[in-house]
This record gives sequence, structure tokens and C-alpha cells, in this order.
Amino acid sequence: MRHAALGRKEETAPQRSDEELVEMLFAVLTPIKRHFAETAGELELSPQQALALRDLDHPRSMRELADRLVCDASNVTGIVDRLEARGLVERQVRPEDRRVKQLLLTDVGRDVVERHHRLMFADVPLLSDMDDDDRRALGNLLQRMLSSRG
Amino acid sequence: MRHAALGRKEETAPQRSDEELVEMLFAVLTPIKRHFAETAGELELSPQQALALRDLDHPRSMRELADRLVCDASNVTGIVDRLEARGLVERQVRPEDRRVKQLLLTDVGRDVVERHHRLMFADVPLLSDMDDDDRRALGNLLQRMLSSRG
DNA sequence: TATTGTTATACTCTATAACTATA
DNA sequence: TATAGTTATAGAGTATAACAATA
Repeated sequence: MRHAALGRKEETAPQRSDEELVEMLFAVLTPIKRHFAETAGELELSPQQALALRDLDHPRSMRELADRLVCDASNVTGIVDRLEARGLVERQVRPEDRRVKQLLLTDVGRDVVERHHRLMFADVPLLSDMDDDDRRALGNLLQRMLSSRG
Repeated sequence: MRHAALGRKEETAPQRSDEELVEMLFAVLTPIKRHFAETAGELELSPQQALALRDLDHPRSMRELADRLVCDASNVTGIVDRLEARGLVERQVRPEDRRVKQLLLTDVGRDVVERHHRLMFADVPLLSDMDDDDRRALGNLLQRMLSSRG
């Protein structure tokens, strides 16, 4: 009863269960992820490859990239192999610790990242048409959800 | 300029770009999807298998299931093969059109779906701790986004 | 002819475990 | 010994194309 002032009718907003919210979040993300995959596909990138490239806006080790992609380090070997074979990424040994491979975007890689970004954000399904108030409100809610984590 | 009354300072809510909103939506969904995958894993289901089972709350053809999973029909053969091998799903020929395979949950399959649902919604990361006002507001926003599609 | 579902093929992603080279 | 990265392996998901059965 946080807002008794609203009265019994609860305005026009129904209460939402975890089930409903998860359902809607998945439904919203599905077309957005499809759009991400399709725009990556136009540049012949798999979704994981596009995510990896995006994460290399700063140089990172294989392990750091694995952590960011939330996958086992052994997977990153293959993902980076494929990106390196296309000249989008370079592996360099880090002199302070010769075990570590420093991953760097090449100029071509940086160009691909930028082209993907432009394709992706030229028009984002469900998002680009939102009005300013809703964008603000959604941003605040998501921010609050994210900052509620330990 | 929809709300001139707010004045120049725009309350405390910053405007949000598509980039920021996509970033935050992905960040919110990541732990939720991980939780979905982990709870499915406790029942030895892959995420796709868990989604397929959940979609079979009503009988569907292979093609309908493929449409719901947003993947090619040929993939569904393998997914359903694995579920059928474990006795969670049955294929039945539909008499009116003998080309169509009707997919039905078995009793065991239904039990697995219910157990996964309980594991999943016992506690949803980022979501279960939201207060009523935020749940309502988020539900409304997502609803509005979804209904804005053609 | 068109549609449903399957098979064949090939590639990507995924995790586990064993290995190497460094530290 | 511990860590960074690789390799080997196996399984699951993905798309394309060709095919059988049915409409």
C-alpha cells in the first residue's frame, strides 16, 4: 500500500508479475537482437563476432574479452581466429607478461565497427519511434534496475 | 517541446539515445537470460529446448514452432528429436493434413515445464526486487513499445 | 505446383579437459 | 604452483539446398 492516494482503481496501470515482465522484455529484445544480427550479417559478421569487435574499442587480452562475452576462454580463440583471418583484429604479445595476447583493432576492423554501428542505429525497432518522455522514463527504470545489483 | 512546463533543467532525468537504451536493455536482459539458461540447465535442457517446451503449452506443428523460435524449420527437427528422445514431446500426424506433425507435450514434458517455471520465477535477477510503482511503469512502457509495431 | 517436414552439409558457438609457455 | 592461451573433442544451434510425401 505505498500509494493509498491512488485509491482502489490503481489508475489505468495494472500490476505486473515477474512472468509478464520477463515475457515483455523478451518480446522487446527479440526484434532488437534480430536487427543487430541482420546488420552484422550485412558485413558478414556473426552476432558474437560483432559483439567481440565492439568490445575491442579498447585493447584487451583474450581473457578480458572472454569475460565480457560471458563465455569460456577457449571459445575466444576461435572467434578471434576468424576475425584475425579477415584482418579485422591483431594479436600482439604483451611485453610485460609474454603469456598475454593483446588484442587490437586494425584500421579495417575499426571501419567495420563504425559501419555496423551506423547500420544498427540508423533505425532500431521499437526504440527509434519512442517519444522523449518515454525514453527518459525507460532509461531511468533500466538504470535503477541495473544499479540495484550488489 | 512536448513539456515546456518542465523547464530547461528537464527534472533529474537525462535524455537517452538509442545507443544508451540498447546498451541498458542488453545489460538488463543478460543476467535474466543467464538465469533462464541456468535453471533450464538444472533440468538438463538447453535454452532453445526450454523455449520450445514452453511454446508447446498448446499443440503446434513443426512449422508453427519454427516461427515462434524464429529459426529455420530444419532446425526444429533436431530440437524436437532430442526432446522426443527424452519422452518430453510426441509427434502425431494430423489426420486432416497428413503432411503436418502435431507436437504434444507428454505428462513428463508438462512436469518439466512446470518445474522449470518454478525454478525460473522463484527469483528473477533485477526484477523480483522492483517495487510496485516501477513494475507498473516498466510494464506500461514495454506494452506501449510492443503495441507500436505494425 | 506448393507446402510440410526431413536429410545432408557446413559453419559457428559452447563447455570440458589436456596441453604449452610463461610467470 | 598458478595463469594465459591453445588444441582436441563433442554437442547444440544455425542456414541453405535437395528431397519425399502430401495437398
